[in-house]
Amino acid sequence: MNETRDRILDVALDVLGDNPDAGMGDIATAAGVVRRTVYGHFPSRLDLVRTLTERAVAEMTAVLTEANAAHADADATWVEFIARVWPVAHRYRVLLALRRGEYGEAIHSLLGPVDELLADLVKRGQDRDVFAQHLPAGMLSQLAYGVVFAIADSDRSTVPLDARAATITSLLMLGVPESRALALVGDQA
Amino acid sequence: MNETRDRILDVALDVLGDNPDAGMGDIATAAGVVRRTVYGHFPSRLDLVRTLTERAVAEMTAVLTEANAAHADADATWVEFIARVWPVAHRYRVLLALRRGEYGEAIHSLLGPVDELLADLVKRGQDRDVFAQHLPAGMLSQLAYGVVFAIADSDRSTVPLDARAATITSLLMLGVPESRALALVGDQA
DNA sequence: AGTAGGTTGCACACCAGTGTGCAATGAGAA
DNA sequence: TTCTCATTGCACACTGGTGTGCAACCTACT
Repeated sequence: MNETRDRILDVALDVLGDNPDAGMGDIATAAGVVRRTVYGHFPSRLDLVRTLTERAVAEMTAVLTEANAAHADADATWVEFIARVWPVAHRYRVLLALRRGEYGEAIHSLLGPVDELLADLVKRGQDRDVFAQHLPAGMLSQLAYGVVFAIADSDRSTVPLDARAATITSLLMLGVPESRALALVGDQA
Repeated sequence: MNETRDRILDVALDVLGDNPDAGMGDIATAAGVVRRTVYGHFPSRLDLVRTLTERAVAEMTAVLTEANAAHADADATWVEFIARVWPVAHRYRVLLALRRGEYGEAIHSLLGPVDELLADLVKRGQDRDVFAQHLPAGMLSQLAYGVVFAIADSDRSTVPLDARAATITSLLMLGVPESRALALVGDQA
């Protein structure tokens, strides 16, 4: 019975990923269902987006706490995190675009916990001089994983290749020296 | 006679900067004019956006060629460029948001020349081992100045402070070592 | 006074998307 | 077979934005 609902959610992620401005009709059609049916499961577009966001938050916090538990050094943890979060970021790339505009506030509030975890990680790295301190932890973490999302977003074909590039780039902007960054990603390639 | 037109353009930059989804009506009101008048100067919303973009391109290419002419090293040129382009990026921050969505294609095509200049600069840096080579020049340049715009965008009050942070961050992700980056921005602070 | 041009204030047509109501259908479970 | 429930196919109301047409207006300049 949840079968249709799940399919709608999956397809919505796809469709919105290609075009964040796609309407309920487009999503319905792509899911092989009528628009009215979508409204049967999600009373409003906002409900759909919110559900999608909740999914993303759940997956990302899971990944993030996992990565946090495993390692000691902040930079290694970051690498671990990006590696695991990459497919997720790619799937939910739509949220990057949707964060601005109508649903921005709703999404932002749901993403709050993730942002905090991320900021904590960066802060930890800054405190131990693993990460640079030219920006406050909150902003730096936003930019760093914003870049990861941006690369995941720009990538519409070559998935596995650019995860490495995304990791390196984010490490660099966190202030990790290039040599160290290369060593870190080389470790687990 | 162009007075009204110019005011509309200036105000549009403001209004759209705050809310990229603002309508012609909002812009008109903010400019102290009636919606109909705006359509008198710009037959369509696209015309308005295009004009705005053309302005931005003109200013940015001017700044970029200036910076290119002045220095020899790619990283120093980059610093020079960011310093000069910062106020411009802040003014035209709306284009970052508008680049996705309806007018994306139009904006992107107009921005082409700027992208090329930027990519050339990064390429030059990569060829001389000043910049990292983990990403192709085209993409790296996009990300680096994307970050600058992102910081300019997130900044809604403290203007002069974060230009420095933006420069450092972009240098880092270009692969410039932190010590060198700090020296470069220290030079001209 | 007369004229030209930018501006105004409507009204209008139009479009795309959202969300709702309701009866009909169809397939699977009791 | 009968009951149930998701799905369907319309029709509908509503919203918010775009772009146009046109007469009136006001101001500056001649």
